[in-house]
Amino acid sequence: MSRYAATKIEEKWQKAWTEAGIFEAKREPGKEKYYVLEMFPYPSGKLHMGHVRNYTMGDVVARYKMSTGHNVLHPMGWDAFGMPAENAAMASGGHPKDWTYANIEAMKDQMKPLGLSLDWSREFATCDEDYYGQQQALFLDFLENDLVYRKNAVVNWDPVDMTVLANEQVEGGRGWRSGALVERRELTQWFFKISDYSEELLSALDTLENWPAKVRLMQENWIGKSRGLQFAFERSDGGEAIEVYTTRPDTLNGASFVGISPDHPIAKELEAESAEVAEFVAECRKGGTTEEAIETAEKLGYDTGIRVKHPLNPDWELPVWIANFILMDYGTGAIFACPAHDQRDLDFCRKYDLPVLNAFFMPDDVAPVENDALVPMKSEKVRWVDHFAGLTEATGEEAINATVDFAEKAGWGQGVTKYRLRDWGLSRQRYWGCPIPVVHCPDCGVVPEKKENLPIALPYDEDGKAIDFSVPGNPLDRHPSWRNCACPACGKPAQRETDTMDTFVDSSWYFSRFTAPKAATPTNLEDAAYWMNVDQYIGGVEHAILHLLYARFFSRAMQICGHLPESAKEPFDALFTQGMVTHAIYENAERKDENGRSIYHYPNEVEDRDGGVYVKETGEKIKVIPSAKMSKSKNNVVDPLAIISAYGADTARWFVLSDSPPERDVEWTASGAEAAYKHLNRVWNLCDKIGEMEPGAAGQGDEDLLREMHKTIRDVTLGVESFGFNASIARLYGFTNTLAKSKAGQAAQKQAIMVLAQLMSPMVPHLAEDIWAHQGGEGLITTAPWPVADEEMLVEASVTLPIQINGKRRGEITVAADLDKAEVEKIALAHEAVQKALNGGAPKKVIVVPGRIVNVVA
RNA sequence: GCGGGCGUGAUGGAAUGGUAGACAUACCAGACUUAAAAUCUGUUGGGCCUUGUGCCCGUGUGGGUUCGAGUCCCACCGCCCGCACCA
Repeated sequence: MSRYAATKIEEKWQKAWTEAGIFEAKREPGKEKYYVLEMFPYPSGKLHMGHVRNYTMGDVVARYKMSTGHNVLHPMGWDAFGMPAENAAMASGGHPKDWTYANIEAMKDQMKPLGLSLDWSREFATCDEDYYGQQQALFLDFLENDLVYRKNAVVNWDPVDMTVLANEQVEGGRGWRSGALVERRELTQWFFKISDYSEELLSALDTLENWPAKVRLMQENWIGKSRGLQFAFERSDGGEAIEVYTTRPDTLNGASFVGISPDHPIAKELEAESAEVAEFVAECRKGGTTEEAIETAEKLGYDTGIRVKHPLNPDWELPVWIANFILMDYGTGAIFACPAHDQRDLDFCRKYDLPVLNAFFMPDDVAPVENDALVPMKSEKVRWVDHFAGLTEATGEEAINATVDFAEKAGWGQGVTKYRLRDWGLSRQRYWGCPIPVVHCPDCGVVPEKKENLPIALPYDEDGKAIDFSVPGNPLDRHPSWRNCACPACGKPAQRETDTMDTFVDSSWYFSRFTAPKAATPTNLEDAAYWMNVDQYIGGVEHAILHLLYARFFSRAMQICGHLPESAKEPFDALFTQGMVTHAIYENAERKDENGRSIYHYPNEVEDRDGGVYVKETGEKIKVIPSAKMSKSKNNVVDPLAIISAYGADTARWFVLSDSPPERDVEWTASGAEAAYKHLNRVWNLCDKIGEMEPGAAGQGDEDLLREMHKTIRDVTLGVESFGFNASIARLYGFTNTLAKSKAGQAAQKQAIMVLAQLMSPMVPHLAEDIWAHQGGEGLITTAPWPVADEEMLVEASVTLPIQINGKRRGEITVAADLDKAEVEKIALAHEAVQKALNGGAPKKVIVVPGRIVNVVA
C-alpha cells in the first residue's frame, strides 16, 4: 500500500502540464473560447489565503471549461503601481521599482506551487514601461476624443508636511505621519468624463444578467439618478439669485432656510469680505474629503444675513445659511431645508433654533413634528397643508409630480434629472504611478506629448543619485532633468506634468491587454474580438462599485477610440464576488501590554481544553473572536506556504472551496484543513484498494453504485456551473462514502473512482491526475472530456412523499414516480394518520406537489 | 450619516415557497492495538413520557402573506463591506 505524498505528486504533475503547454492560450477560430479572469493582485510580496481562494475558484472554472471543450484563456498579472511601494521606500530606503519587482518574483514563487492553470506567457505588471506606455497612448486618444479635461477639485492637505494625503493616510482627521489636522484644499486636476455616461452606465446594468443583483443595485445607487426640481430663490437684497436643486419639491411649504455649501461661490465671496465667515469656512474645511467624514461630522451652520424670497409667497423670507454638510459636487451646491420631513435638517434646525413647519400630516393626525422627522413612504397617502398645486390628500410621489408641473407652468422652475456620479479625478501627486503624458508650455499651455515619444518613463534615479523618498511630497516635482523638457508643439523649454495616474486607471483595461499583451498598440482588434469579453470575472465584493464602474467606462471609451470592438462595451459577461478568508483571533482576556492594548496570541500558542481556550505557557484564559479578517497585528494570518508544505496544495485548494459558499466568508480552521487532508488520503487509499482487486470482476450492487455515480455527475456538474463549489464538494464526500462502503466488483468500482477523480479534478488537479494515471486513464485528466450523466440512470422508479396535515408532517407514502396526482391523493387520503385526523369527515383541501409533498387541510 | 449584504445545532454550513439541520468539524461510544496515533463503525437540535411509524418547541426579535415560510413582505436588533486619493 502506498502513501499519499502530496508534494511529490504535485511537483510531478505541474511539470507535466508545463511540458505539455496546455495552459498557453492560442486563438483557434471555430473553437468556442472561454475567458476566465480573477482580479489581479497587488504585489505585496506575500500571498495570503484570500488569493488562494480567489485563484482556486477561477482555476476550477478554467479547468472545468477546458474539459468541456472550450479554448480557455486564463491569464495572470500584477496591479503593481501604488502607495505601498513608496511607503516601503520611505520606511526602509530602496526604490519602489526594485521593491515591486522583487515582490512580484516572490509572489509568483508562492503561487506556482498551487498548480493553477495559468497562461504565464501573457504575464505583465502595470508598472512595466511597455504597459504604462500603452496606457499613456490611451490617455492621448481620450484627450483627442474629449474624454479628459482639467478642473479644480479638493484634496486632503497636510499643512505640516505640505503634501497631499490619500484618504487612507488620514486617521481621525489627522495626517498619519505629521499628526496635523488635515484640511481640504483645491488643486487643478485631470478628470475623465465618466459622468457623461451616467445614463448609459445605468441603463446597461439591465443587460448584466450574470452579475450579482447586489452589485448592480450598488452601482445603480452609486450613479444615483434622481428626478427633481431646479429653481432659484430671489435675494431680497437684489443680489444674484441662488439656484437650488431638490428631489422633494413637495415639501417646499415646509421650507425653513436655504443652505449653501462652504465651497459655494457666495460663501467664497463672503469669505473674502468677512473675517468671521473666513473663520467659519476654515472650520468647515477641517477634516478629510471622504463623504463619510463630511456626513458624520458635527453639523455646523452660519447665518450669512442674506435673505431670500419664497417662490410661492414674496412676503415669506428665508435666511441663507452656510452649512458644512452640503456638498458642492452634488446638485447646485445649495438646498432648501425642510426640517419637518428630513431628520438631518431637523437636527440642524433644533440646534440653531430655526422654525419647523409641517408640509403635511398623517391622515389621522395633526401633531407638529417634535424631534423625529415625519418621513412616510413615497407611496403612502398624507394630508397636505395648503398645497399650492391644489392637492389635499395625495402620496409623496403624486405631490412631487404635481409640484414640478405647477412650477413649470408658473415659470419659476423646471423638472430636471441629475446623477450623483461625479467625474473621475485621476491625478495623483505621487511618484509610483503612470506619468500623465502632457507638457506645460509657457506659450502653448497644456500640450499633449507626441505618441512617438512614449513611453514617458519614470526616472529611476536623479542624475545618478538615488531618488529621495524620505522627503514628503512627489519626487517628480523635485527632479529638474526629468521635469524640464522641450514643448512638443513649439520646441521651447517647458515642463512635464508631474502628476501620475490613479491606479484605478491601470486596472481599468488590463483585461483587454491580456488578449494581446505584446501588441505595439494598447490592444490588437483581432485578438480583442476573439477573446473579449471576459466570460467569468471573479473577485472581492469590495470592488463592486469603483473598479467595476471604471472598467465599464474605460471599455466604452476604448471602443470610441477604436481599441475595442463594439461588442466589448460591457467587458465582463459574468461576475462573481467571493467572500474573505477569516480566522479566529485569540485575545488574552487576562492581560494587556504596557500601553494598555490587547495581547493577541498565535494559534499555536493556545490550546483548547475543559471547554475553554487557554495560553499553553501561562494558562491564561483566551477570548476567542471568531471569523475575523486576517490581519498581521492580530496574529491571525495563516500562511498558505505553511499549509502547502504541511499538507500539499490540493488540501489547501479543497479546504478553501469546501466549507462555505463561495460568496460568503470562510473561516480557516486547523481542524478543517486537517479534515480536507484526511479526505484526500481516503480517496487515495480507495484508489489503491481498487488497484488490488481482481480486475474486471462483477460484484454486489454494481448497478446501485453506477446509478449513484451518474447522480453525482449531475449534481457536481450543476454545482460547478453555478458556483456551488461547497455543495459539489459535499456531494463528492457523499459519493466517496458510498464507494467506500460498496460491495461492487472491480469493474464498477474502477469506473466510479475514475469518474470521482474527474469530478474532483478541477478542485484537486494533482491528486486527480495521479489517480487517473494509476487507473490507466488515457492522457492527462486535465484535458480528458468531462463525464456526462446518463439520463436513464437518473430515473427513479418510485418516490417517497411526505404527508402533511395542516402543514405538519404526519407520515409518508412511497408511490411510483409517474403516478398521477389523483391516484397519489387517493393513497394519501387512505393513510392512517390522515384518516385519524379527518375523523370520518372530508378534507377541506388537498395539495399534491408531484414528486415533492402532499398536504391535507383538515 | 448614506448605500449594500448577512443572521439556521457546540462549530462551518445544506435546503427551485414543499420532510429544517445534507456534507463536514467537534464531542461521545465501540472495533482494531500491549498502548497510543492512524483507520473503521455508530450516536448527537432542545424538551416531554406514555419509548412510539409518538407529541410539543425550534432558522436574530416582533408582525404579515400562504394549504405550507429559513426562503416572500413590513418593522426592529446585531454583525460585516463600500462611501469616489487603499488596492
